[in-house]
Amino acid sequence: MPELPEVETVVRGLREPLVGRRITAMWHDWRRTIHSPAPDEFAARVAGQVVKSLARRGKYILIHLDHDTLVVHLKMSGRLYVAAADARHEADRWVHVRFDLDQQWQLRFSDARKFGRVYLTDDVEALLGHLGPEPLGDQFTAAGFRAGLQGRRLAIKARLLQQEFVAGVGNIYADEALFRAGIHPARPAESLTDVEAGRLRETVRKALQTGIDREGASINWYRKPDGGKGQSQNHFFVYGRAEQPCRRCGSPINKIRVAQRGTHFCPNCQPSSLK
DNA sequence: CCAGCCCCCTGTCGGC
DNA sequence: TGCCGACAGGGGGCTG
Repeated sequence: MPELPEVETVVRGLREPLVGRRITAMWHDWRRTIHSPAPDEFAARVAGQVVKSLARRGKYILIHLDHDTLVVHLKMSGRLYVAAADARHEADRWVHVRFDLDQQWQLRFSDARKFGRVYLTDDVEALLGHLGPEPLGDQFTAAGFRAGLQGRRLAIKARLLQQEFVAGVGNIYADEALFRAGIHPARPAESLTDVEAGRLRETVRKALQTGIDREGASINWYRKPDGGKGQSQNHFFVYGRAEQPCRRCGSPINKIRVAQRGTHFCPNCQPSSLK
C-alpha cells in the first residue's frame, strides 16, 4: 500500500525527529525482516552511527548514517516511527525491529504482515541501482518513457508497476494515472500512441504529486509517522470505487484483474482497444 | 529475455 | 455467533 507518496510523507515526517540522533543499539524478533547483513553484523555496525539525512528512492526509505545507509522498505503493512523509549504506540504490537537512539528515543519498525525489510549498506547503488528513474525527477523523460513501452505486449498497467521502468508507482497510483490519461489498464504497453504515452507520463507525475500534497492514502495500514492519516484516499477517481459513479461521466467504475492485481477503471472514460 | 504465476504474511470481511 | 475462505498487494523467484 505505501507507494511513492506515502513513503515520501514518511520520510518528511521522520527528518525532524531523526536527524542528529545517534543509534545506540538494535533489537529484532523476526529474522526475515533483517535482509542484510546478518543480524549480528547489522547490530554491531549500526550501533554508534549518527543520522545525517533522510531521502527516498522509489518506495525505499534511505536513512543516511555516518558510514552506512539504513534502508527500509515498508512493503504492505510497514510503519516507521520515532517514539520516546517509555511511550506506547498503537502499532507497537507488530514491531519487529527497533533501534535505540540517544536521548531515550527509539525508531520502531512495525509490520503486521512481515513483508517489510531493512538493510544496512555502504553501497546504495548496488542495492537500488536496478530501479528506474524517479517519476518526479529530471531523469523521467518523455523519450525514455516512450521507448520503455515499445515491444512490450504486457498490459500498460503491469508495465507501470515494474520498478525498473519507473520507481515508486504501485497499484493505487497506477490506476489513478491511467484514469487521468483516459487509457484502459489492460491495453498492451506497445499499443499506446506517442500522444497517449506523453499524456500518461504527465498523469503519472500528476497522480503522485497530488498524493504527496495530500500526505498519502491511509487505506488499511498506512499512517503518517505522527500517527495521523493521509487524505489521498478521499479523492481517488477510481481506486476502491467499484460500482460507484465515475467522477467525470457518472458511469459505474469497473473492477477487473490485471497482472494479478485488483484494477479499477471507468469503461467510458478509458475505452478498451478491443472494441 | 519475456511474461505469467506462486509465494511470503496476517488482519479483515463476507458468506453460510 | 463462529468458522472459513477470499482478498489485500510489493516484489523476489521460478517456470515454460
